[in-house]
Amino acid sequence: MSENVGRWLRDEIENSILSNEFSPGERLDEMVLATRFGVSRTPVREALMQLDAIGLIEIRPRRGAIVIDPGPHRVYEMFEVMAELEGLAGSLAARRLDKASREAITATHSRCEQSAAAGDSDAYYYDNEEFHKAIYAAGRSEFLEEQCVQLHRRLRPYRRLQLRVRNRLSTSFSEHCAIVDAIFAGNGDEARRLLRTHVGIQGERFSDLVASMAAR
Amino acid sequence: MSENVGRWLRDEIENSILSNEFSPGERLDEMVLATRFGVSRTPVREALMQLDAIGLIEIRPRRGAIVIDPGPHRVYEMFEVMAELEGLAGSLAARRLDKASREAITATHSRCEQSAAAGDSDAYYYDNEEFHKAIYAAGRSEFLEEQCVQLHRRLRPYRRLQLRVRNRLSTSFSEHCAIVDAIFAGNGDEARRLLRTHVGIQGERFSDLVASMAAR
DNA sequence: GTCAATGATCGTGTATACAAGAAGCGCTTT
DNA sequence: AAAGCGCTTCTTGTATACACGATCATTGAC
Repeated sequence: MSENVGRWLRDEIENSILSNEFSPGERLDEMVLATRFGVSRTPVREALMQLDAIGLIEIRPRRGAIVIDPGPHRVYEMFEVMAELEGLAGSLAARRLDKASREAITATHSRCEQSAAAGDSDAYYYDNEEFHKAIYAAGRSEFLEEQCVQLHRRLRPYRRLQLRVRNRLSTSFSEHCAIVDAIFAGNGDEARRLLRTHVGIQGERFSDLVASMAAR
Repeated sequence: MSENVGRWLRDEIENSILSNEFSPGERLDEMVLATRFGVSRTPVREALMQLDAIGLIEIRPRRGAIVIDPGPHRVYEMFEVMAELEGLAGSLAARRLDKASREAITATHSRCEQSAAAGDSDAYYYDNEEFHKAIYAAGRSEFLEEQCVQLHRRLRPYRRLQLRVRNRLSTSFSEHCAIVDAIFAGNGDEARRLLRTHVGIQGERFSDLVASMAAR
């Protein structure tokens, strides 16, 4: 538990939303949350205000808070922006790569390789996250890194759905290989291009996403 | 005044920060703000929590809130990300341009022309903002538009400093012309490239920024 | 039978009260 | 005189109380 209850609650509720424990459209009752976490309404409200500011929930005056439902189209738009930011991170990483970052990328990359070879999509899901974070960090732009991590978090539930698609694991990993090569070769433009297509959702992958979102 | 005091206060304090009325590093006393705006501490705290979530201030537990000082390097990073997002917006605008967006861009663009011709940097500052917003909107990606507007807001004080640099007005406007041409020609890649360099801070413009920030 | 209006109830918005921690100041001691 | 320790005071963190608005149900009229 963090040093102040409000921040702890924010993380707690945020996780509950991102792990789909609170579904989109669901109403978040302040009193229910307060008793559930054993605190008063005050820190609950503070947590909700923050989540509203971040854009995870919407507080309608005098009508309570509801979890925002992005909808397939908006999720697509978020992936589109994510692709752009990752592309930038990749190009910066290729330019600014140092020893520590190189080792971090190599390490997470080989962990992805193992998970992919084992066909363990849960493990790959986690390792993939670490791999991408290693690239953000290698870009050496704190602000960009924060933006990437934040958006990455918000897209987490949808990325999980995507990995279930047939052959996605091996496809994803071979794309990683090319990305690593480009970054290590110092080829920023190529790294940018590869990451954009790797992260973006084009063609049939969009209908896959829509289908899996509708299935819930 | 908005329907709820907390949100109103958030906007009010946010504006005060962005217009440099509260300087970076300054401590925001809850009680002072409360009496200043004639409300109790509760809505003030809610506003501060939101600003903390957005990243404009930092609330250190039991030690109060301070306005975050990005520092020149971080501001540079923010411009870098802004350039990338604007580039994406421009390329989307070129692809998806419709009649209404085309007219909006034309209208704001010609207003920029007038301000630039008049040498009125305050008017240009405002018209420029509208011009860029017209491009965001033309991209037809709600999420991207929101991200752009938000980052644009945060960079506002620094952009203002930049316009003071000699000849920046006419340079900026001629860049606008090329951007408009590319978008209207449906040339997404060119629009992206031009916007990236237009928004980004390269070479001597970075030292200009640092110098003007240090001057305050 | 259906629609509208009014009242009751529930939940949010704001204020205030109380508790706990941090910073500053003064006193004492070396 | 300087440094360290302790106390006081001020500010933040959380709880609770109260007020206002919204929603829902019930009743009456058409």
